[in-house]
Amino acid sequence: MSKFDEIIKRSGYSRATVSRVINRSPHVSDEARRIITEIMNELDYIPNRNAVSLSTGQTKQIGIVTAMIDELSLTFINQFMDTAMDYGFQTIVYMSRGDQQTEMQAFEDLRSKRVDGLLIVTCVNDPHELKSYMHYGPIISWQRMGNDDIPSVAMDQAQGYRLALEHLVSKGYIRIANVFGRSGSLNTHSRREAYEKFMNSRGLPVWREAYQYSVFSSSDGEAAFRHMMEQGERPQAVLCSNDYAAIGIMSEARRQGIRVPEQLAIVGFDDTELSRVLELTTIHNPIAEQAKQAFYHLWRVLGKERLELMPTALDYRLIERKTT
Amino acid sequence: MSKFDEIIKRSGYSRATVSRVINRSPHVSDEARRIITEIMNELDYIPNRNAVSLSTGQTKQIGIVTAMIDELSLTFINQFMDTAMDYGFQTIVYMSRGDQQTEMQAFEDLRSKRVDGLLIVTCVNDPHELKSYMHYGPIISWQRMGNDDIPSVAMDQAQGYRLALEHLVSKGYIRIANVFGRSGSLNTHSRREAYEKFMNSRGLPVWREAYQYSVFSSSDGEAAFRHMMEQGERPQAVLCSNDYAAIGIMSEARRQGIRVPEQLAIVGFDDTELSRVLELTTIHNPIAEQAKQAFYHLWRVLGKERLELMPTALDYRLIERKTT
DNA sequence: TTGTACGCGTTATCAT
DNA sequence: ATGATAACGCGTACAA
Repeated sequence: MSKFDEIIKRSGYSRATVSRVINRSPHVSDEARRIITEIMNELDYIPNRNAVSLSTGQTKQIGIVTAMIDELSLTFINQFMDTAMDYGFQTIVYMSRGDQQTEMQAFEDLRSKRVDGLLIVTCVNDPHELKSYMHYGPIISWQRMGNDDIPSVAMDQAQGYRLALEHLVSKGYIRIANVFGRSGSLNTHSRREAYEKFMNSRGLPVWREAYQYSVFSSSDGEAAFRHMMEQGERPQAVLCSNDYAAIGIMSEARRQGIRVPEQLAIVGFDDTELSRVLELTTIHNPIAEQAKQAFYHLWRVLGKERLELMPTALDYRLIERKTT
Repeated sequence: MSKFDEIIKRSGYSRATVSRVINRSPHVSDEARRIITEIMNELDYIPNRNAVSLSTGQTKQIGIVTAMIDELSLTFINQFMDTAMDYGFQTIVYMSRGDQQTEMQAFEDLRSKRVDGLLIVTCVNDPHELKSYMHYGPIISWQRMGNDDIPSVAMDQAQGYRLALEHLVSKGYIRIANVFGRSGSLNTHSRREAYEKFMNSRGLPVWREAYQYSVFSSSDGEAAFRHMMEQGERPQAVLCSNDYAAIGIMSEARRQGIRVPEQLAIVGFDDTELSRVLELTTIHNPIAEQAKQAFYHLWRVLGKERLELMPTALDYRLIERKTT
């Protein structure tokens, strides 16, 4: 006999009334509540979540899919967790470590009703394959994925990029080297386009030869800068796709005796903790706000509210520090 | 009607036979298997895990409790995940971010049968309170917790510490400064004791004035070294409780123009990736092996096999590089 | 406010 | 090899 039945038996009340007490329904007499609560405590009772989930069809649990947890994704994840908790949802992390099969576990768990919804922070499986899983429950992604089959809270990074360009040009930096991330990514495409359009609109030369790709970490940044130095024509400024790359460039430049910002301006992206410490000019990326929106998206869908992709009212912001 | 029932209806077979096919029981005719499998595919069927768990009383899921995920814990977690997967167990991460209530979620999930067992990587709740949760399922910890109420796969760090001391003294370094982590921790106690006993056994002076505590990160290491320099008598060697601290000390020493290892020897602890890159002499910590043992512990208990704390046959190893 | 009766989706124990 | 039937632990219309 389960503890639940034991409570029913000892209290003399029915299954429904016991259930009401457990779920804090107001339609219970004080006496019933008192008696049943007491027995619950005696028995060290706690509901079996599998049974609850089976019965209600909900787990109140949201899975977070990510390959790794670094500083940037952590900002996002933390805010998401807090928001989810505010709404009574648990979060569990599916850390794939870049392994496709491990990652699929999360999606299969959505399918088999282990989680109510999924937040994709990083994803290594093909978005097109994943698309079909949206059928089993709401999925939201941080970054845009492929053909937008899966909705995301991503913002167009071109907006932030233009801010940086505006800033650099207004300060007189014309020969700007662009340092990108993944060469085929939507963000890179968007940034590159923003740069070219901007330069054209100002009648300034577009410096395609200086494009560099796959610069993610600070050591990538160091290598990238060394590469620049070997190319003859030096940039007046470097615009990076993330703060780490910028930090690598900054330290390598200084190591080579180049003064920042007098001889070289550097602009990062994201406004991470580290950029603050190292006084790097950067673009503030409203990550926390995006995380909130990500949860709201899932929540609305779970609540069966009709929902179109919400209007993103978030903005990038230039943070001027000591590298420009 | 559930898909399960739909399969029963369409195939004409019974509930039991369908279940057998799902669970790959050999006691099914080929024909039955073929027919039922086909219908399962048509229906895009997948078992509801809540129902399965409710029925079997097992989730085949293990929770990993941790405050944060850094390089060191990641080594441990990765190996644990791989091992668990080999044995057919899923793992999910409960990232508490240092919040007690958030962390309790994991323990309550053990209690409410959401996970079969728990691995504690980092823990912010009182071990004494947590002890009672062992009643609901197996719990294993990486580090030792309090009075060993909760079993752990931790090794006595004194063993590794002695290795380092032996090495330093054999190289002629006598005036050794000890840099510890949390002052009240079992590890710190064990290290300090190892140091004092070792020095006494060699008839060498014990240098208590040079003890430093709460040195965790590389910036802590920098500060610690600056502090040493202000104290007059300089150490010949510094022995650290982790590689990061050692790296901080190394960089600060070099910044001050002190040559390593000629004027100052430095030994780290853990043998992290970074220590390899920076050529730091350190103690290899068999973390991956500990992770395996952690899983085996849970697995044996879950399998109802009788189990005493397994004999730890793991060993520390000195890795000599360029800082001694 | 309380109780009855059924459903949630699956496994497991018997028989046959 | 297959099939009834009973768990598993709980929520919830609906009725009282």
